[in-house]
Amino acid sequence: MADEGKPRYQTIANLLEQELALLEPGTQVASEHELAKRFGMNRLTAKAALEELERRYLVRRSKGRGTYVARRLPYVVSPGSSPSWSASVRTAGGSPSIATVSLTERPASQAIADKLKIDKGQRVFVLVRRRFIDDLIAGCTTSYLPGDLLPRFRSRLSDDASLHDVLAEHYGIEPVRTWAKVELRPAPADIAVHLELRGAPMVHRLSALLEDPHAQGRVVEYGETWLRPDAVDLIIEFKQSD
Amino acid sequence: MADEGKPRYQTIANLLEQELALLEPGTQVASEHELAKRFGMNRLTAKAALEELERRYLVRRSKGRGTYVARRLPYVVSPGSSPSWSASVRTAGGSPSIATVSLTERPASQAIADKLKIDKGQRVFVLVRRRFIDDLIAGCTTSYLPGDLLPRFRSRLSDDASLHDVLAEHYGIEPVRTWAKVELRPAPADIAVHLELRGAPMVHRLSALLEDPHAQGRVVEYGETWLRPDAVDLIIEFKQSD
DNA sequence: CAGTGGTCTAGACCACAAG
DNA sequence: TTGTGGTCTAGACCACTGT
Repeated sequence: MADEGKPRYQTIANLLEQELALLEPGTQVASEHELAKRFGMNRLTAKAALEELERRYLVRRSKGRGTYVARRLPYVVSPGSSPSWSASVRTAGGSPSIATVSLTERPASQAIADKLKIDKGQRVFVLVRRRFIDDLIAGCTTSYLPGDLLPRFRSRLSDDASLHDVLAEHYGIEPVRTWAKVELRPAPADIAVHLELRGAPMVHRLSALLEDPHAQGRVVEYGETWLRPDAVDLIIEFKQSD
Repeated sequence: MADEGKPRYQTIANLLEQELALLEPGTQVASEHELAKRFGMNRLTAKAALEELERRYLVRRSKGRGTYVARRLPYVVSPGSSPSWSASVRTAGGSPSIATVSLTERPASQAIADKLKIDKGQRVFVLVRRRFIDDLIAGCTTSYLPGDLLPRFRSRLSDDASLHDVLAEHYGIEPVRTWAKVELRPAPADIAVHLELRGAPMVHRLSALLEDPHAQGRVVEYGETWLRPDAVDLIIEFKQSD
């Protein structure tokens, strides 16, 4: 392994990484105390090894619960790619779920109006949702949608529905991502809480516009999504033409 | 500050973050020992505070040297954006530099030939360079360029030259980014060494194709770049049309 | 050489989650 | 109540960097 000159905790982390590869995602990993006993070392050294695995996005840890094998699913964002979270996650082999935090209706601010190509003051739905993979929190989204496009939206959107499905079934809208911007940023305090992150680690910030190709350039949604990089392997790809 | 219930090292980190904001990038920060003395706490707690700042990309630390105020410069990647590292860094207010690690010439593998739209076995230049911001390592790139487009390339490329400048001055080529793919990945061991990273933290992996709009779709360069996320705030943006 | 961060030990108390 | 990880202390030795 060429782990000769390396620190103890790195060697242990490499060893554990091999062992982890054989386990199912979600399996509980040996605790700090167990590791310390197993390798005859101090608990802080065992902790350092587990933290190393956390930095590699191979495990997730939480206080009182333990350390578990993580799964990092690819999530591709490209012009024209399907904007559906559920579909993307399922394609990658995970089981997606969504929970609506809030749905409100309000007049558009200038900034939101610009994004949605509507007039300031027109009614917009503001939808906040949390996204899960295998029942683990993976991200959260604030969506802005033009009210006039979506009559009876509130009654048609159930708490755990895919927005994409609701748009397709009830409104015949098959939106496509026409603009996106991605950045790795320190999580704002409130987002860190939403995503169950301690401290202020880095989080993907994805802003995107969805348009319906059949609706003469109407913007269907402007969304701001925060994604945990340990849950989602965000891949952004674009071509200039075609 | 609402730092009431928070751990000591977080409170200290928040306090230091405010102090850091007043300092020039590159300034040395108080050492672990100094911090421990100043706040009457253990060195490990001081260390935890500095590591928290490192996680926030606000400082860079290295063994034997110390802890220094970091600067994270925005680096925008979008279709048609200038592919020049030097220009991008300068625009963001940093001083860019480049060091060539190696320049070799070899027949194209199938994979590289596909990218460059040439035949397998045709001669390609393979150029490995390291990129710096304010003399701090920020990334490294392996570039593949078709040999037939670049006669006398070796003598025209100096060690510290901007590839973009050489292409423009000597070959009249003004290439544009036509395809790009970005992902946050664990740094492979050799890349981690190149980028002076300890452990195996996450690194941006940017693959891109450059084409010259005046040269009938000839691919000028295929590049694979690894970027330190603490040095570069990578922003990817695309629109579907125009 | 002196100063830096990197690692490690042997303790301790705590908050949190789950049964 | 038990076990988990989170925090903190008081030491120690080491490797690396600069002078």
